[in-house]
Amino acid sequence: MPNPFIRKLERRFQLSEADRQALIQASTKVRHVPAGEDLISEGDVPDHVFLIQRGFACRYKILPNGSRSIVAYLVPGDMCDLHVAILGQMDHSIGTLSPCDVVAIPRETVEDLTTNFPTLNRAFWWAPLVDEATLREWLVNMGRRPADLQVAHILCEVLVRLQAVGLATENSYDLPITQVDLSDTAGLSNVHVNRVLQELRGQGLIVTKGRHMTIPESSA
Amino acid sequence: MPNPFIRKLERRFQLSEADRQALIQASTKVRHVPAGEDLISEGDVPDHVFLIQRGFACRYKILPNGSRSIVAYLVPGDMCDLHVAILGQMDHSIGTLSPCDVVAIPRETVEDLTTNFPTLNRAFWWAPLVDEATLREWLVNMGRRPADLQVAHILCEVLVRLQAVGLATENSYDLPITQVDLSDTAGLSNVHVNRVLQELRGQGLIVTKGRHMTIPESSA
DNA sequence: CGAGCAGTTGAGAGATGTCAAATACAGTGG
DNA sequence: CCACTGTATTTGACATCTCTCAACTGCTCG
Repeated sequence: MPNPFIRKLERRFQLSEADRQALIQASTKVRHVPAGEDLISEGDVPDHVFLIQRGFACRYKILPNGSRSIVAYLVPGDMCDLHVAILGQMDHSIGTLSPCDVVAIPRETVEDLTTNFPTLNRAFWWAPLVDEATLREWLVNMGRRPADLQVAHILCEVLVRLQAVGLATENSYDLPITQVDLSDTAGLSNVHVNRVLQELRGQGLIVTKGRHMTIPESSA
Repeated sequence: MPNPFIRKLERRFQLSEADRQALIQASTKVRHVPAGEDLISEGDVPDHVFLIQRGFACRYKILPNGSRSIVAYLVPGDMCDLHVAILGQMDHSIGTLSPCDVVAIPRETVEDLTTNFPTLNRAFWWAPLVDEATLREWLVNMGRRPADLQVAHILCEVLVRLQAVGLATENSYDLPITQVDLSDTAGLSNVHVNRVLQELRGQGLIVTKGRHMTIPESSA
């Protein structure tokens, strides 16, 4: 399977063979990380960027009262902290939600890529802008939609994002996260998320078989 | 009063006199905009960036059911859409919440500034990263805090941001927006926001006199 | 003075949270 | 292969937060 990051970029940018080779060379050192581990913690000043190759990770914050708020998903092909250097330290943590394969690319390598490969440079600036747009969408979702639509929206977004890297069929994918993760994402209680999922299942809007999620209507 | 944008940047970057002059020259053409007008609409491909000099504006989206979700405030010194060009079209609208003084800087001017003034270039990439961090903070706020803390958080954030541009005292500022605006920000009903504000007033956490907001504890 | 918008109040409905327990499931060691 | 353990999911009952609707007040501006 091709590198999901390359696959994602190629949907939008015309990569040269040299671009591709440079990216592949930069992502040779894959690390396995079990679920529930932090890749980066709030306050860190990371000296490399992470590229998710397999599995789900997330950006999150822990509140004083102990509850967790997930503010973004990182799925295969997503890169994190490209530009933290400009901001200083991390304002949030990044942790795995499922077992992940992760590539850590040293900062110098990133700088090398942005300097010598103009298309990659553009791509590296583009990605966080997409992240930001997603963040806005989540904010709308959380603020102004009832729980059922909100959860449905998240599930659909994941479908589209996984399709972009070839990890979903036309209407289904593997969702390797728990209902608790989902509830920390939606800002709902896990109990309520459970009931919403049952409701969605009851309406035939989603079909789940273990960790496999199917969204029949999505093809319509 | 100095340009609030310059003031904001100088808190973090060492601007040369040339930097300052370039910014001032770029911001001569001020436009007055009444409250409730769109500066940019969703779907636009703007050919200039806006710089807010006075007043409050916001990024927002309208949902199919007609409700509005405010996903960011733009206060004096804030710049919008620096990098939309990379993303394509706007995924949201920008509108005024109060009467505003706005500077529209043509894209070529921006490119000129980023090319010829390295410090400004860095600053222009820094600003949207701060916006993104704020967005994450809002998401946490909305997802995992009860209504009273949520509203309090918003009010405190505005204090800090206005202080950064010299538009607030140590614990007070003018808040030129309505309770409806606040509720579209917090994802609450206007009625509930009203009650929360009364509650905060009752506890002495905020003191309002017309549009003037004082947060006594903030000095503590 | 009147119109219109912002703010306020009350009552009742509905959505979501909390708590506590029961069930299903997956991985582990015997 | 099976019991065992810990986690994930599900269920029920109840509390509470927040919303909706509708009316009323007060302020600002023409």
